[in-house]
Amino acid sequence: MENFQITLRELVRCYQAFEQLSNRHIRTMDLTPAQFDIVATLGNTQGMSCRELGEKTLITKGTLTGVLDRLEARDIVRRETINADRRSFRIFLSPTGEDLFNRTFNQHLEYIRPFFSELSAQKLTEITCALTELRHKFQDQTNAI
Amino acid sequence: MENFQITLRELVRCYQAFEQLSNRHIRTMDLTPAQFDIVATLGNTQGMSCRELGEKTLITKGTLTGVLDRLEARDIVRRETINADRRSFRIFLSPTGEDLFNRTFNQHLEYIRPFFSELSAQKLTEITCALTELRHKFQDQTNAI
DNA sequence: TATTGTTATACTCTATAACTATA
DNA sequence: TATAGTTATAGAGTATAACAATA
Repeated sequence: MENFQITLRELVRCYQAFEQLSNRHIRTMDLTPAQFDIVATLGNTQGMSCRELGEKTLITKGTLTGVLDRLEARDIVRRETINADRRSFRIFLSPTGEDLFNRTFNQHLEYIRPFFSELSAQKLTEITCALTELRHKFQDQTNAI
Repeated sequence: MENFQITLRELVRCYQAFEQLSNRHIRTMDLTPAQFDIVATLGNTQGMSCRELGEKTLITKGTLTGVLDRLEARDIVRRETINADRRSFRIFLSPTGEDLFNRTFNQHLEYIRPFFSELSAQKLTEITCALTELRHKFQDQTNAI
């Protein structure tokens, strides 16, 4: 097996191991992974358009409408028309949504933290740099067919 | 922001960047990501039980039945009763499935390869080791709440 | 003409729990 | 009693394309 395959497989296995424990925790907070992604992305911001939210979460616009509808029905996010462009909305967290963000996001980090506890600061930096470098490759459009 | 958060965010961003381009390609092969995962897991094996397949792909048994049903309907996988334990099946690729595996898996690797082309063997090894170490942390059950 | 977001369609995945058959 | 896998249920995400309103 070639080197890049081994790296790729390890990326997938590592992420999926994380995803499994992360999603299990997210479910206990009565959110789906996609919903948590939206709430986490909107947290500590002034809100953003659907287009921007879709770019950050990698959720396509058709799907996004449905996810936002369900969050709006629970008064977690709100849509507000903006004057600058009447095709667009500002999507932002309601007070309930901000509460949820503050509780769940920190709770989620505390849930995750122990898994990192034995890694030194230097090791963390190493891993981070490696991942950043790899991500830049994935996002380099000149590689895309 | 703490060190581990930065590393975590970079893991998520890196994987999602990969997942996006990977899934886009998988769709062009008329497979869903879950189906590709099954086919890739069964490729180059003698087949395995649902339990084992579920453990490897992280698909829960109820979901797995449906995914396998759809693959079996297209004659990509087959179920075969085994004598040793009549509750269980051997799930394996049909000849069509093996063809599909040989075509799509290699095709998928060729699609992915260019994204890694500028990373040296040493750099790949570094990234791989970092990811392995992190995965072991995630899989260390003593951290789980 | 291009862009923003919604609607419509059809399907797939998802978790969960109850169930059957076997061990 | 425990395990392997199916069935049933209800909901959520997914891609895609057509659409309306606006730029």
